[in-house]
Amino acid sequence: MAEVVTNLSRKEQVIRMAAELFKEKGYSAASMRDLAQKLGIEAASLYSHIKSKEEILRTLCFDMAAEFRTSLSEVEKQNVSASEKLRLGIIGHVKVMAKDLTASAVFMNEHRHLSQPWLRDFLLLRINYINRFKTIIEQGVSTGDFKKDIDTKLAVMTLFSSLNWMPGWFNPDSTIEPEKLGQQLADMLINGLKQNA
Amino acid sequence: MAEVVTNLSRKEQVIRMAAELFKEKGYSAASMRDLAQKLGIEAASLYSHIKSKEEILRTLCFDMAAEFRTSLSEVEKQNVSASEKLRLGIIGHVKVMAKDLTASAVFMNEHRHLSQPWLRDFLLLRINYINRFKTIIEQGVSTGDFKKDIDTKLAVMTLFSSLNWMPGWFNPDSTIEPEKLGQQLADMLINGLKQNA
DNA sequence: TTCTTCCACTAACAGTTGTTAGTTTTGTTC
DNA sequence: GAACAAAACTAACAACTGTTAGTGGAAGAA
Repeated sequence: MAEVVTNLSRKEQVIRMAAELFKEKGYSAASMRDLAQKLGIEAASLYSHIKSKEEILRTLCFDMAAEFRTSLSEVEKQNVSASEKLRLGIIGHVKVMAKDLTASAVFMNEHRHLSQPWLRDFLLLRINYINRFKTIIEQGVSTGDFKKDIDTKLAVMTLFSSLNWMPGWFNPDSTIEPEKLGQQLADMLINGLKQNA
Repeated sequence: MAEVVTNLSRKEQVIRMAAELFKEKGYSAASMRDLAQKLGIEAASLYSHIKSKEEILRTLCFDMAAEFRTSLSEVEKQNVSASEKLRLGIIGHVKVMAKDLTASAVFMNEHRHLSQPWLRDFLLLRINYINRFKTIIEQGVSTGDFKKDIDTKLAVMTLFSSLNWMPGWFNPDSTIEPEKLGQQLADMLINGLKQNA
């Protein structure tokens, strides 16, 4: 029991440091010797905790993906209007990101370095997530919540672009809470879509 | 004369291929041997045309930066309202990107691999460009063109995030013209800001 | 004590990296 | 045909890459 916890804790420490390194230098430019140095150990010692460099990337990417998925599922359950659903979805997304900005940055910028078949799996998860947001927007259009002449693909891509670069410029020491930030972001984006804003 | 043209043309061919490779695999993961193979030559032969791998990245990044700068300067000259200026600025930005989507992608995602002092110079150019957009938004706020309670930093970051991921998903074979796309994007973003939309 | 688990070590591997030096081929101009 | 520049070549370099094998110490449980 206790051993397992300790093990996980050390392994997670490695993964967390790796996330920082991957975010800073990018996955390819970050070497295992760099990572080891950050932890004060030798490169070979890392392999007591992880199987490979890519395993770290996989863990980071798929763990984040799972969190986003869970968050969106919660929102979809709610019985509210499309614009409200979109608002909640955005806030949820921001909150998940804010919980681990470093992992979020890696999730977004480094996932392409996954090899097959994980890359394919990852992209499928991603397209599914995006499509569920797209569906919300389309529902909003059909119920008259949003403008009729909206290009939903453009809208959803704009939405995700805005969301996804957040880890790059959001200051974690900032006084603004993620909830509030998500709120503001949602306001800004949705009021650009709403019919009678 | 003719020699110079041929030289430039071959060098530009190398740089163009490098841009494609950097976009696909990322700067660090792209090797000079990969690049050489794409051109059907040996890796060492590349050095007849370029000084170093990083020189290629520098060329790509700073050439794009210059184009963005020029485009924005044109817009700033115009004597129009802030919202119109913003609209023109966005369209200009999209048009510059559309002229070379590959170089744009490299400009945005790979610039961090520049070494000092070029990295510093690049970031200064970038912050300057962003601040000029921010100024336009602030002007719009003070003239009543935009809502008073806007967080201008958030607004400008959202704007750039949306713009900057475009090369990632925009299809160059698409029927939609860059002008039109810029127009739509501007509409979507600005109407989220405008007071009486 | 003895056993076990965790976590680090040293040494080394085969392959890849950007780049250089020096040479040869190719095509054009006088 | 001689001269020239552009653009390719071969061979090699030192450094760095992710990773494996085998070892040993430390801590806690039996």
